Amino acid sequence: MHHKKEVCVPCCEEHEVHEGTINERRRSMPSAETLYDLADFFKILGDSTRMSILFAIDESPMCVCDIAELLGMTKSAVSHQLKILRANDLVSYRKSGKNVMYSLADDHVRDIIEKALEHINE
Amino acid sequence: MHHKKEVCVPCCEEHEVHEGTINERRRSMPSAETLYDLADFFKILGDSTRMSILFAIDESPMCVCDIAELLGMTKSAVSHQLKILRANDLVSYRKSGKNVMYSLADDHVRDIIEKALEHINE
DNA sequence: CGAACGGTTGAACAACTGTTCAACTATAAT
DNA sequence: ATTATAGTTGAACAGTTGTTCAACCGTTCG
Repeated sequence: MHHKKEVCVPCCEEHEVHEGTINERRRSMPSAETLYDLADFFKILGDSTRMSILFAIDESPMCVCDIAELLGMTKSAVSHQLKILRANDLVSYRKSGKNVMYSLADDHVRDIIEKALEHINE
Repeated sequence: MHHKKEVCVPCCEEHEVHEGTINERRRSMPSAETLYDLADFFKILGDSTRMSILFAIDESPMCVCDIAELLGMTKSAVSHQLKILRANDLVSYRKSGKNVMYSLADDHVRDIIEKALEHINE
């Protein structure tokens, strides 16, 4: 009996058809770095606290303390999240007396959230 | 000495100005459910493996096995992520002989990723 | 000054998430 | 029918992430 004596390659590697598809994709894929950056960006939007903060300061600036009151959270928790939003340039801030006023840094973000809302309510 | 004898309210509560701002926001905020849905949607996009998969099947359908080969991952890991993408209607699939071909379910997602890419390359 | 308040920070803890591993199903080929 | 391959699944483990807590800094105001 002449079983297969071909080496058992990991997966699909012997299918020339798929082989071609894979190489084609490999060329058209974004760089690993871009993929990471993209995922990291969405990761920041992927938390309901941060999403709430973004909506809170959407229309006009708010201080940490008021955001905390609005969301029913501690100032600390809010500040931690604001730090992340700040580090990724999603919000900007400005000192005003004793308070620090936060606002949306970018109209781009508004657009993306808008589009996601459409998707959800398809 | 006549220290303050006002009760110490949690935070900012005595500032009528801020008080007004908070109530105004409270009315204009999306529902808690919407905020959760929105965050959950972005959470799915917030993983580089899933992001890679979406780009892999962007132009034409691919089987699990080839996606795994392309990304240098095990079929299992890819399948687990595809399950998540499937559960959230980001991909659709169709059996083709021994293979299961996955493709993008929605043009909406393409738009959102496109916009995010613009943001990243600001 | 010194107390009070707004805000930030780091460590610690709990909850969650992604990959691995092994077992399993189903289809295709010999 | 038997074997190999494509794919799925659940449990387990490690890594990550968000909130809490306590301590801290800087301003403001009495």
